[in-house]
Amino acid sequence: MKPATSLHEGLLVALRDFIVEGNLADGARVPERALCERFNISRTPLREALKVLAAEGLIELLPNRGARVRELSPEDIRELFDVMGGLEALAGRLACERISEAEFAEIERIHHDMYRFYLRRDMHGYFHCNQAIHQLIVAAAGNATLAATYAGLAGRIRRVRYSANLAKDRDRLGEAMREHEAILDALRRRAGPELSDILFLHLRNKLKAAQASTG
Amino acid sequence: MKPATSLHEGLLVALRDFIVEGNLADGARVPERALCERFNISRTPLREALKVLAAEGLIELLPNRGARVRELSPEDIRELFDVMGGLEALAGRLACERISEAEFAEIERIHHDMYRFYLRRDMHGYFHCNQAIHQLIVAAAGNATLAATYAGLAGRIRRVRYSANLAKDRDRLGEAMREHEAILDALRRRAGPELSDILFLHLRNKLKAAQASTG
DNA sequence: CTTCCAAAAAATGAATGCAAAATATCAGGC
DNA sequence: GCCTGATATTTTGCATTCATTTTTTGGAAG
Repeated sequence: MKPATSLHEGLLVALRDFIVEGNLADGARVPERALCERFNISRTPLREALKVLAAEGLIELLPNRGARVRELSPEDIRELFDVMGGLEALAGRLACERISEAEFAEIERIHHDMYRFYLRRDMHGYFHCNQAIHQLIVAAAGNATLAATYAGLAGRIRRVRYSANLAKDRDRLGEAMREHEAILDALRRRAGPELSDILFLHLRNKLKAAQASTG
Repeated sequence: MKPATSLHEGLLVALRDFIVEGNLADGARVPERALCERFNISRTPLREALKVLAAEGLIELLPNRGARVRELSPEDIRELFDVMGGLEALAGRLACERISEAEFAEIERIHHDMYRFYLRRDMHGYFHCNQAIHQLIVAAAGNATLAATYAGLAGRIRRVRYSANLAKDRDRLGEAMREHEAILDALRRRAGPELSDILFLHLRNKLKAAQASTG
């Protein structure tokens, strides 16, 4: 795809991953000097990258007091889920307008895989398929701006780990499977507005389950 | 509100406005040196600001070839309208859940103002009210993440001027008024999913009108 | 022992300097 | 007259440096 442009670009990706993967504690200072040594660069490109990450909402920059890993309050998480729900709702609507049979077949195939993982209680496989389906719907929308916006929000929330807790809730898992059935059905019928609704509520329920399990 | 923290923050706002207001031609190089003199700063903070603006999608950074004002293709504009439509749809849904009577009354008041401007064919007043209503719906959603995301996309598209062309289309204006009536009605009834739909289609129609008048 | 204040140390924000890459300029050949 | 290629200029990207602010440390007073 991209020929790995500049040092800056690579650094930005590396630094983003470094933070998203949780190498820094929530609310912790982002040590410029240590990161400079870690990535073998000087402070100038590092600080440029930090400014970008701050714009993305991953960290926050306090004047004269450096960067901190942004802590996500329950309210922040609620907001993020709703916005992602809105974007997925949009993705579903757009997907209904333009998805190809091949793309739909691919989603359906993964859905069936997911169902098998669900029956076997293979959580790793289940979540992998789940994520893949949502990703494919966004991709099927054929809107790069949407995909980029969605990816940005997804990156912010990736620091928070729900999987372990969510996986324990068997009721929620069954409910989620039924919701996914409905998603597939609406997509099959190319029922845009309906799918839009289902997807938003699906995200709402996901949030509710996460809230119930974590606090 | 904010006490204008660092030089960087102020510069970022100034530079963003400078570009959004169209001081640089579409696709034009962003001259670092000239801007340094323009804002009386050195290249370091300017380059940091450029990185952020690139992350926001307002400019694009070509490796070793500097920054260029990002040109919006018709496809880009279509994408932006759809995503903003999706976000407004979300805003409408959330607004139905939590809007106060006072907030609704304010929107209704501006709606009536807009209707008067419409009757008088006062385009400036009409567009001002129109923008205010959409802004208030987003605000009434009570979701800062949504508001920030929406503002980011709105900034990208602000460079493109449709108003002049749109204003000439009297049919579209009447149609838009009717759509706004429907928006108010759905909001009054707190009919979230319905409002969601209306808002998305409203944006779609806006795009269609813009496309019809410009190309 | 705790609290408060001052000085030292470290970190941040911005400017300058320098090597590499890109663009522009110009001479020579067709 | 126009195209090609080498050189000069400009510009970009990053490192280094400097001033300012913050944080830490040490010690004295209560």
